[in-house]
Amino acid sequence: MAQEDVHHLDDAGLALGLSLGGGGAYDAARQSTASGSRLSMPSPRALEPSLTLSMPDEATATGSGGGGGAHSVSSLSVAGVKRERVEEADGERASSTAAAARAGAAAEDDDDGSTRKKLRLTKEQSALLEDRFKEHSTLNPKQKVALAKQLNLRPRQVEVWFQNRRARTKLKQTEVDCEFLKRCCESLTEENRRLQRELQELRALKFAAPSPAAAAPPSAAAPAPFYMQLPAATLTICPSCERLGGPAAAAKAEPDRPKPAATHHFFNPFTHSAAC
DNA sequence: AGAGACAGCCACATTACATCA
DNA sequence: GATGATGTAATGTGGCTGTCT
Repeated sequence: MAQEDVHHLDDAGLALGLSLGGGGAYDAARQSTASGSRLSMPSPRALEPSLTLSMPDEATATGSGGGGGAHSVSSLSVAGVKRERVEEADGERASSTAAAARAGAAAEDDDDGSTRKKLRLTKEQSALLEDRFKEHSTLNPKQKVALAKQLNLRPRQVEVWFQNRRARTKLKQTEVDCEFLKRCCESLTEENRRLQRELQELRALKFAAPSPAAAAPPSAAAPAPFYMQLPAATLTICPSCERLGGPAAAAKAEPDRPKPAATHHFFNPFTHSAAC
């Protein structure tokens, strides 16, 4: 399928939802959210059951991420509280698995907490994260904790890195897709122009050499098929079934059937497929 | 079995900081 | 050194699924 050819991102299976009818039930459910434009990807939880435990401790965990730092601490929203809980759990896991984690990156934000310090990952950290991302664009909790330990980061930082990385990948793919669609549009426009010219030439030929039927009195002449009166752009030959597309053809094929708005055969020149 | 609460994860938008030209 | 652009870590928000009660 062209959809797969075009929209596959990488081995992680990220896909841009530009096509209609794609995706499974889970994606469909996710895409039906209020935002509408949200693009989705399969949830790792469908494959990896959560193994994390929430522990009510860790308010003392330092760092901009753990506890949300100066900003999220002040949050009174439900989601903010929720996130704080998540981070508390993360921080606790980090403290239980790697005491050195806080001595590492987290120890960098050792000021009064009034400003948000931004960690710059080292080349080694970035490289390892990239490697892991190439393997899987999502992490299960165990992998997250292990990777955080390996990188001397907090699990929350690893999680955030993966989130941001997925967003960057998606953005890049969107740009690629936009460029592709632009080229498709240009190609189609050019093809349309060519066909219009061709049609004009054929019409000129037809009138230059009138057929016997054309010479007959107008009253006796059989009316031209409806599709002959249509602009050329509305006529399409379906390469699969070799039938003429367009509303008239659809009406002729199934005269008793109610006519939906788009029953004609749509030929996609890029996929070389027809929706028959 | 169905409902509600909750935890965990996600996408997405945005902010804020670090770096570079 | 100041400044704007850019990259990206971090934060906030809302939605979904799975689990538990």
